[in-house]
Amino acid sequence: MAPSTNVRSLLSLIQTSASLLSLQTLHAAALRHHPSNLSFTAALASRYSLLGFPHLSHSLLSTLPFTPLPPFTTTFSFNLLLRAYSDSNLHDQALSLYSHLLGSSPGTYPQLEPDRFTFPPVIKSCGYLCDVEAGVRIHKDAERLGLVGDLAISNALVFMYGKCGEVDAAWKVFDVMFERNVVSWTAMIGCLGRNGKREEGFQLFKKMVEHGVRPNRATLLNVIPCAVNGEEADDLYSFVIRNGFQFDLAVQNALVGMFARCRKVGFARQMFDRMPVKDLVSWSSMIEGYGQNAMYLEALELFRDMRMLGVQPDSVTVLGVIRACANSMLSCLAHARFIHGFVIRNFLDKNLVSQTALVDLYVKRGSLTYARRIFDRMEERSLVTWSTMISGYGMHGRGTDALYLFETMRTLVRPDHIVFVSVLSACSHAGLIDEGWRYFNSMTSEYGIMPHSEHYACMVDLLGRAGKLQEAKEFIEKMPINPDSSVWGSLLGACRIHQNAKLAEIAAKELFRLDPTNSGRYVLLSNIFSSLGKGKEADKVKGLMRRKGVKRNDGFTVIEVKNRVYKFLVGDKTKPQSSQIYVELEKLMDRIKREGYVPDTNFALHDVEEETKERSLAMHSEKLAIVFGLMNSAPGSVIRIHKNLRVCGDCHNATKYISKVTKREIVVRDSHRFHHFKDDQQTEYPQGKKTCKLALYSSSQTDQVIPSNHMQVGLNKKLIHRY
DNA sequence: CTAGGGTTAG
Repeated sequence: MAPSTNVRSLLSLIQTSASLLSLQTLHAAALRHHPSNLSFTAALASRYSLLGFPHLSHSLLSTLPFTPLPPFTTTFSFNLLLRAYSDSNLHDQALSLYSHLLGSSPGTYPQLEPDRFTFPPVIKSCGYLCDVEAGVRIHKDAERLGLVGDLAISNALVFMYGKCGEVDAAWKVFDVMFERNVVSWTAMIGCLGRNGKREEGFQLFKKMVEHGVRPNRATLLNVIPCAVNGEEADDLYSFVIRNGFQFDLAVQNALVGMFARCRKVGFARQMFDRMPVKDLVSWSSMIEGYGQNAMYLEALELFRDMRMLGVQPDSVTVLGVIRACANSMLSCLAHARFIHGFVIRNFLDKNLVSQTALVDLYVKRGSLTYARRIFDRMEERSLVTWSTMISGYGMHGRGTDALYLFETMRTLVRPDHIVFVSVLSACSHAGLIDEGWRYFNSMTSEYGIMPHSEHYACMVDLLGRAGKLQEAKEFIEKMPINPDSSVWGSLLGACRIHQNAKLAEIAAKELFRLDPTNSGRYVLLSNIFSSLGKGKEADKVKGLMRRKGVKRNDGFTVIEVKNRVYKFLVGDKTKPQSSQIYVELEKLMDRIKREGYVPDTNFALHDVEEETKERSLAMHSEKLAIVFGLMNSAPGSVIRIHKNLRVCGDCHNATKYISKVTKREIVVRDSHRFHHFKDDQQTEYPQGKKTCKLALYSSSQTDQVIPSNHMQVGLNKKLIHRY
């Protein structure tokens, strides 16, 4: 018999074959010389999968009779088949096959003993299924057989625990490993990166290099997502180049994501543009990268470019697009509906993640009605879904609806700590103090969830808004964990509402230490001082801000009128109708003053005369946008504006009166929530029958440049030209 | 015969 037809050597040829053609040749040889040998079927299936032909592997495996089980004669052939299932992503089958040998149905193969080769594939399958219970059970099986010291088994365990989010369990295995190779380190780094412990992952990578272990492609793919700042990104990038991994598509995709995450979007885009071959992950990563950097228009434009090239998006791609649309300042409800339609037409709305993202989209675009409709039609809901809908009600000031939904939820599933953030923030938006306390206390007493900083921040906000500043401060002092900037930020915000400079200073001192680059807090403190007539102190804060190089965020408001988006700055005079706007504004201010509106000059600049203050208040971007909207929209239609920062207190009050005297519903979205004004009561967004044409935008920094057919493929010749 | 991979809603 020629060496290549001997069982042993033919098997090893199969396992090392590098091309489909050579594998098929070996497949034929196996069939001729060893028909119906199970080992060959299994080895061939594994190899087909690993070479990227899972369908061939699946059809081969489907020829096997699974019940009654294939007639194994040796553990060896059993292991091969187990691995074939695992390699082919047929993890359920792998687990079920294993359970016939050990576990749930022992004794099916009494003559077979599992060995060290049995465990790695089946443990890996538990990881892919995120089935930690099965993983732990099989871990114990391996322990019982005295196999846990085995390198490959330990590596598989680290991987499995990492996939299941059990970081501590992974560490426990990793720490006691008798010997480690590059796979062990890589699995542990991947575990940390996947579970939000990026710094630790990066540190472990450095430690690995110090230990003289040479990283490979898989290591890079795991450590690149760990980089969080420009320095780490540059380090890894030069490492990639030095080791020649820069031509690998997966590595390139990871790098695009990394540079975007590390605030080097321009670099990410350069990298993306230079990629000779792009796959869906490349497009998704770049779109998502723009989203992470609040460059939503760029994200939407890139999506359009992608479609123009005929690339068909998947659910991950549209997720980035949905998010960009949800968060963009220059996007509207019509736009959301267009994207929703796109998702449906392309059958991408079938999965839980997409549906939840759509709920979030409608909440953020102002329509609780649409959001709730999708929510109600969902067949399954995750904790994220519940939390999105609950905080959606909260954002719109509908605290009671939020709590009602939560009560429904808790009869069905066990809430997690993030759902409680949604519940508590809904209480704070609606001023439901007693309920807030009750839910806050129930976290520990009923659910055993330790409150995090965000929960404390909600409670401080709730107490602070109600004017219970002292109580809020004592609450912070009694916290069993260190308060973070969100907690002190809530207190500072409350100090602004209730004009308390003493507590504000205490809060600000902590804030400037914990989060020195957040410009809003400096502005807040300085405003508190100046509205109390403490000009000197206010100037000191401004000086501090300058010294630290913190840039103030300019406030602006956008409004959509007839498919164009207009952006207003304070005292904006750049609009074609600007002079009319100011005339109308003055008339309107007089009108609402007769109704009882009193300008609150607390919110004006403070080193000027009362009358000047009043005039500067009237020039706030919110008011300009509303007047512009009133001038350019049909009577009775809803005015919607969107401000990048929190809406100013005087504008909030003025809007109430404007809504009343003009009998117009006004919806204000700011950086935190929605404010609904209708007659002077808060209302829900009504379900409009009005259809507006789709508007998409140019990323022009100015305003009013919004071709309405932007999204439609083929209409923008300039962009086609680029390719 | 063992092994590792990128994008994913609050």
